[in-house]
Order: sequence, then C-alpha cells, then structure tokens
Amino acid sequence: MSRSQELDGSRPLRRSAPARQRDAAQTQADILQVATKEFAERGYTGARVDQIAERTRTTKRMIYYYFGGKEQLWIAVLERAYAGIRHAEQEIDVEHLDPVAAIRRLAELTFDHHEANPDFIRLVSIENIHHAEHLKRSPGIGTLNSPVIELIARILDRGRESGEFKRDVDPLDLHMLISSYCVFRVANRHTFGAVFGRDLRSRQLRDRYRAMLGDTVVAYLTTA
Amino acid sequence: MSRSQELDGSRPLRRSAPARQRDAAQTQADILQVATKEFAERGYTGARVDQIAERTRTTKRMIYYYFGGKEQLWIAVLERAYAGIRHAEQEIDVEHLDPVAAIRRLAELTFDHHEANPDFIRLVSIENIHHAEHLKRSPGIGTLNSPVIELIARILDRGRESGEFKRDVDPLDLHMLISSYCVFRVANRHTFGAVFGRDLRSRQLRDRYRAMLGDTVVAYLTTA
DNA sequence: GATAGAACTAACCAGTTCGTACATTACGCG
DNA sequence: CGCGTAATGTACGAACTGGTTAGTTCTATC
Repeated sequence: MSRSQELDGSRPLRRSAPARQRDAAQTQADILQVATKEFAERGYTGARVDQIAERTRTTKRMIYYYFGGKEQLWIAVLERAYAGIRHAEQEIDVEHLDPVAAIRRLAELTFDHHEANPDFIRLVSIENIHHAEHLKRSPGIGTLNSPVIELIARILDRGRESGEFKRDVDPLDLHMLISSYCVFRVANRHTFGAVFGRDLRSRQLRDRYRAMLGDTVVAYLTTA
Repeated sequence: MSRSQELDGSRPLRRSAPARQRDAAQTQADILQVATKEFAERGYTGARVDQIAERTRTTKRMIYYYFGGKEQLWIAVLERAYAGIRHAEQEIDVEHLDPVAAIRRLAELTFDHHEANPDFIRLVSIENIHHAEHLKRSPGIGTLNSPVIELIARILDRGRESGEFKRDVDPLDLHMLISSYCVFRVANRHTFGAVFGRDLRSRQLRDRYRAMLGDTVVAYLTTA
C-alpha cells in the first residue's frame, strides 16, 4: 500500500522496500511456491492452473505472463526443486570422518533430507510418470559429475585405501542404493501402508529405518 | 458374466466357441487390458476414457456398462495388477535352498519380476500420487500376512537358527529393502537417466544390478 | 420361432480447463 | 509531473472430457 519512497535523495537500503504493490520477482516466487504445492499434490495433469492462480495473491494472467503456460510452469517448478536438493547436497560435510562413519553419515543425511522433503519426491515421481520428458529438455539438469557423486567417490577411495571397504563399488551405484531406500519409503508410503498395514513414515519407525539404511550400506561395503 | 452351460447333456467343447459376436467376459478383459496400458502410460488423470474406448474393439458406453466409470475402471485395473503380482509371488520356490542362497534367490526373482513388469510399477507409482485412496477403499488388498512375507520370515528363521544370519531382522523390513531397490530402478529410471546420464535399465547393467542387490541383502544379514 | 434380457452402438450433453484478447494501473525515469 | 512500459485484472471462449440418453441387435431358452 504505502508507495515506495526511494525517490528522495538519500536512497536508504535498496532492498528494504517492503510493501510494493508491484513486485515481479515476488509475484513469480509466489506463483512458483503455490504451483509446487499444487503439482506435488495433484500431479501434472491433475493440477489446475485456475487452482494455482486462486491460491496465489495474483491472477492466472500472471502465470501466463511470467511462465508462458502450464508446461513451462511445471518445468520451472521442477528446476527449482532440483536446485534445492543440489544446494542441500553441497552442505554435506562428512570428509572429516573416517570412511565408514562418513558413508553412514551421508546415508543418514540423505535419509533425513528425503524425509523432510516429501514434495520433492512426489515431483520426481510425477516427472517419471511422464518419462522425464520435461527434465530431458531442460538444459543444466544433467550433471555428469554431481557434487554428491564426487563426494561418494572420495569416501569410497579412502575406504578402499584404508582396507575397510572390501568392494570396488561404483559411486553412482552406491548413490542409487541409498536413494532407492530413501525414496521408496516416502514415495510408496501409501500403497505399502494399504497393502501391509504399516506406515513407513511413522515416527516410531523412523530411527529404525535410518539405522537400517546405514547398517545395510556399511555391511555391503565392508564385506568381501 | 457368461452363464455356465454345463447343464445340457452332451455339449462338446464349450470353450471352443470362437467367433462370438458378443462375449461379455472377453469384452471386459479387453477393456481391462487396454485400460491398464492407458493408465500406466498417462496416469489416472491423464488417461482418457475416450482413448481407452477407441483402442478397444468396443465402445465407451461398454466401459460404463461394465465398470461404472473411470474411477471404478482404475480400481479394477489396480486390483488385477496386484492379483497378478500375488500370483507370481506364490510361484516362488526357494525353500529347498540354504538360507543365504534362498534369500539371494528371492531377491533376484523379485528383481526379475519388476524388471519384466514396468507397467505394474507405474500403476503403483500413480496410485501413490493419489495417496492410495482407491486401494485403501478396495477390500481384499490388505494382507496382514502376505505369502512372500511369510516366506521371508521362514528363511530368516532358518538363517538365524543356522547361525548364518547375525541380525534379527523384521521380514517386512527386508521386503521393503528388496522392493525399494527393485522399484527405484524401474520407477525412477527416467529422471535418474536425465540427471546422471545413466540408464538404470540398460541391458549391460542389468546383471550387475541384480548381483549388487543379492550382495547387499546377504551382506546385511550375515554381518553383526 | 417368439421372447426377454443381455450386449452393444451412436449421438449427445453439461461442466471443465487451458489459454487469450482487451482494458487498466502502477512504477521508474527524465 | 507526465510518459512509456512493465505489470496486472477481467471476462470470455474453443476444445476437451467424463458421463448419459435413447435406441438397436444378438443370443440363450423354452
């Protein structure tokens, strides 16, 4: 409501202008956030552009103005989600630990991150239903050397050098082993619960499953 | 559905009647098969009833005649898919093997079955996107004691008795460990490929991944 | 071979959904 | 302070989609 006052001579903090009536960046961020929720909840086809618009503090027109259409919006949502996990992966700091502890800690951090971000898992599942056709067209997604993979590679090297790891494992394969476990627990929670009557994400089981993952990875690496 | 005619005296081969113009059971089976493909390919919301009807040798009206609607058709497709995997699970015969070999073989059979049935994995993924709301309402899906789980339980018991298995593992947990690996490879193939440039289902890698699963499970169970 | 009901067909309908044409307002800048 | 442009709001429509209405044909049975 209050008009911006940056005009008067001594421009204070440029970034402190708060209540802009018009703020492109903010509007786009708002749309992205709402769209992420809607897509994660209903799937790509199930998501409704009108629904997204309604939950935004702007209108449908803006979605088309800024993103072009439903498909481009979906791609933007996906890219933002992947950027988020990339960022989280770079925060991982386990290099100071010995190999066995490091790989266990890495697995646990992955576990916790997936546990905390079910929406991301859902977006990925949805994109897989669509054969990742959007992600494939998105430049900058493919990382032939991701930071995590590099990190895993270093841990595996150290473990093999120290003699603790008996197997010569491909870093990407180990990443898949860890991811599959973490992703399944979240992604297939509902059908698993319906079929076997057990909630994989119940609080009581969380620590047990986290430990089981660490045990599994360590057991695999440290046996011949 | 098709009435039984075993009543009349000398009816020859009842099952050989070939070119029926009208065959309720056949029509339903046809619809189910086409619907399975369409749902697996496009997802529940993305699937089009008209599209299913078109690929069937009957019309849309018949879908509503026999199944009631899109949602009930989806449920029928799901139930049939689960019935299929249940049947396959009962074919598993590994009790004659020693515990270590048995659990490895079980893991490999699960691996192969998922490898051979990507559509089933997709249907499950899709149902999870919808929070398994359909499966939850479907009676006869919940199996508090599934045959596979019982089988795993017996193998684990034998392994612990013989001293080969060092851990006291819950059968359902082990099933999850195996499933997560097998499912991820198929379900997340596309995004994984887009991000890391590796096709998890490539023929060259299949044997390696099958062996890795067996190694992982055995390593986990046989270490303290 | 008449008949009743199951199996089937074609055309249609009402609600939805993505997208857009057009009008309008706020903002930065000189 | 006025102007050009970026940003935004309103209203609408064409195409689609799940579902239905009304009517037809086949087939088992007596």
